[in-house]
Amino acid sequence: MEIASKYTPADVEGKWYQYWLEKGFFKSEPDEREPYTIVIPPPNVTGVLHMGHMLNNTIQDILVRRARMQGKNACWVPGTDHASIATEAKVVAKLAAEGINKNDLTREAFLEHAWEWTHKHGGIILEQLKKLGASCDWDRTCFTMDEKRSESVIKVFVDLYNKGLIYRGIRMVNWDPAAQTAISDEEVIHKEEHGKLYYIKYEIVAPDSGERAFAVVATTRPETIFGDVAVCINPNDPKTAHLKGRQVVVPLAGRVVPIIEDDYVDMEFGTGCLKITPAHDINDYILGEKYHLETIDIFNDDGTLNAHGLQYEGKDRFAVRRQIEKDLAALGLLEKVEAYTNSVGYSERTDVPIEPKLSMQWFLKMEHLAKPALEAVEDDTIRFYPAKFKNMYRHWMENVKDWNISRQLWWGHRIPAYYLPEGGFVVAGTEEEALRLARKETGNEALRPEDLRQDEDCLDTWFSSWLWPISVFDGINHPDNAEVNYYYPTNDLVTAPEIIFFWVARMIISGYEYRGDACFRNVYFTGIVRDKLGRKMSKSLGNSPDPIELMTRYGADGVRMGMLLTSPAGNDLPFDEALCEQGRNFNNKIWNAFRLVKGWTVDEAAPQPEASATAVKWFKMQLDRTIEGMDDLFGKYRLSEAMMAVYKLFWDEFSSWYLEIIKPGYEQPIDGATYQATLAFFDSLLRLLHPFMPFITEELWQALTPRGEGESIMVSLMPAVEPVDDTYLEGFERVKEIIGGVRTIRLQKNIPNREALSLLVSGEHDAAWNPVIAKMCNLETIAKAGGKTSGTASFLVGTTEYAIPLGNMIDIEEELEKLNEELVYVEGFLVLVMKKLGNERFVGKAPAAVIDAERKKQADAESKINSLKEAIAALQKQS
RNA sequence: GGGCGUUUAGCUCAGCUGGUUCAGAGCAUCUGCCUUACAAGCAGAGGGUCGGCGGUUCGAAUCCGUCAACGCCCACCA
Repeated sequence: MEIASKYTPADVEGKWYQYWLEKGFFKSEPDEREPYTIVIPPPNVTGVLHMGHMLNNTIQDILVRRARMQGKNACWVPGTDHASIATEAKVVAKLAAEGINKNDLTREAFLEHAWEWTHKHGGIILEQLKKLGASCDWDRTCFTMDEKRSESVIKVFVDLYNKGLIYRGIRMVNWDPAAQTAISDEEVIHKEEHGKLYYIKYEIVAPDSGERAFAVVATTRPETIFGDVAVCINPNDPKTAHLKGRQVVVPLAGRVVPIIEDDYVDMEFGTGCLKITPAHDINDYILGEKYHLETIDIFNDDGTLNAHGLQYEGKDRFAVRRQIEKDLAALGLLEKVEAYTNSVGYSERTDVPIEPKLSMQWFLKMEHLAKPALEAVEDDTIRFYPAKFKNMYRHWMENVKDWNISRQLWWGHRIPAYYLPEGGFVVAGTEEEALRLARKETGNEALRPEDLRQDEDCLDTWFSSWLWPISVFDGINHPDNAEVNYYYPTNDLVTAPEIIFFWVARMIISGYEYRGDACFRNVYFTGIVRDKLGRKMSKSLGNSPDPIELMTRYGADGVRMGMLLTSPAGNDLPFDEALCEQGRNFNNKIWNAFRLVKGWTVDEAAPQPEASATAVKWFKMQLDRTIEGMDDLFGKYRLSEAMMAVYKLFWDEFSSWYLEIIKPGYEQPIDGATYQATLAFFDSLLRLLHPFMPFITEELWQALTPRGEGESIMVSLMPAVEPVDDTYLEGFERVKEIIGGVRTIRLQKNIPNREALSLLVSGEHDAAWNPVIAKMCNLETIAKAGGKTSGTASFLVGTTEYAIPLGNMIDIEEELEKLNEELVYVEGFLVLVMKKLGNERFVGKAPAAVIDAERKKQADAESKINSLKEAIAALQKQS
């Protein structure tokens, strides 16, 4: 049989993926089996696969494939997210490159461009997921803006509005001047920034002394003085007491504003004077409300100053800041400028500093909705892996604020609110319904559709994704349909901790609101994929390898394994291509073990050698023991460890021990019994490996024995286990030590393996293992030591001494030195044990089992010392 | 400013309710091997006073206190 010595993934991956698709193995329909469901965290529709997706989807595929092989009805629902801001930004940029300004387009024309872009780039990422073997039910692919999902979103909005949970109001929001939309608190990233603190002089009106006097205000944002409506001092501050009841002039603006008093002002900070700009600072806004101050909005939506900025009108906020510094200085109104570090909020999407801005927005009341969602995680109805994220979740949920769900964008679900000609609005799922409501509300039956004006804003992207586990089964539109009743609640969610608030928490909330039940049972939080230097992988740093390219070099299975080798749940993953290399090497190892086994000729009539019979008996137990261990690890979502367990099982136990023991001599046939057992083991191993490495396992499973039409490892069942005899497994561990001891001697004495040796045993030894030991070490005989041995090299396993007669090959001095070294060590150990046993407080207080263990140590050590002394004496006799 | 977490071999991490799975695994390193499955391999070996200090205990990587470094989340004092 001719099989290449290296595995070539490219030859098999596409072939088997196609096969799985054709046979419909990924498909799921409700039936009487237990369901196992995962909904994919929908990637941005126009996104491309990055390492984070790679990790996340590999984990999901492992879970889904394993569940399928446990006989469950496994369903992994794929889909994409319309990603409102991100996609709109891309389309705007693309149009700009073509010389088209978004503002010159109608909403309809812009959406046409956006859809065109979506159709062109959408779905690329799903095709990429196929390359890594993702076993999604592609027939179920959803998009957050497809018809059913859009209908769901609108339905939920109307419902929540009718429940009184959605309201509209003017609030201070985080304004993104680049995207020109409000964003939620969660989309603001605070960064430490080295800026300046400006001390600006506000002239006091009609000072007592008659000479010019000033109140000095410290600010980091001098450009906002045009929005100043007061200066605030702390009523208890002696430093500023002389300002009480006065008025000051806002520099440059020339407006006169009052001095107000509030103990919000920190007496220690700056000058004790705080300028109040209610339109552009949340704290000022609160004070403004408290004292009924005017608000002066000085910015345009794009971050330039408006008419309130006087001569600075039309200039960008940061340009104005630099200019004002100069102008104030020229007027002698700038007392000083200090270096100052403060934190500035940036837009997550566009990475520009956000501007606090008052505007009319839609909000969802969260407090009431959050309650059942908080409880579900607290009482472990929904479990987090790792559990440490419970703390984060609790903290957010207990302090949850109303959610700003409106965005000043076009790409998204348009808010279904319709304004009436005489003011006021109605909220309805359709224009017809809106018209009906409007007529009813106004009593004006003559109202026509064109009299209503729909709200221009659209909804936050997360307002559609929070319904995902329900909406993908159309459970919002049809709450009682068979699909949602069967698949919901889903089982596992695999996602990144970064979106625990954006998405996970809100999904849990909507799950309870719309299904009265958890949306999933377990959440597995993956870490962030970082480069070797610990930096987050990102496009701008250019430190992220292209997953597709990695897969062509290492194979999808190799990369999957590389992703998993160092990714315990919740821990960051310092990615290194060497991990993929290790994955590829493992593929090759499996491949070559297969070559070996399939290369044998079989003699069904040949008797089974004793060593082989022993090996079969042992490996069956070792296999079952490992399967038990893997089950336990999967139960705890310790996937990396589960994979390591099967990795070691295959490489060490199966390849290095089992196969080496049963391997027939050169050009010798193997007996039928051992061969059949080996094929069965290989089959089991492939099945255990399949969820991790789907392609190579299918390739080899198909070739292992003849398979029927339409068979596949991916729809086979995981191997079942039988009870394991621990002492037998322990016995084999001793055998490994004995074999290791002989190998070490061969290495040290430079004795080639083809030269047969003898082994002499003194002490306890189970002869049942002898055939295995003899075969692995090329021993002619294994016998009890008679005492008249001369020139042996020896080693201890437990308290048993094993010796190999080497005649005059032995260096007695060297051997003596080695034995004496060990003697000293064991004697030292005995002293420690005796000291412990001699300690009355230990013997008096420690539990009996511990004391017994110490006694056993004592007995073993004494026995070892005797063996060593005898060996030394024997050697000395010879010299 | 508040909270959470981490610190064990060169790297990435296991070590549950204190005592033979207690100092471990994988990778990397070193030595010897082109042995007819695999040099992307085989066989061996070395390597850590378990972040520092103090305490509880007969006994501490494990429990308590404290300090330090790093990371994350929340808040946002101009």
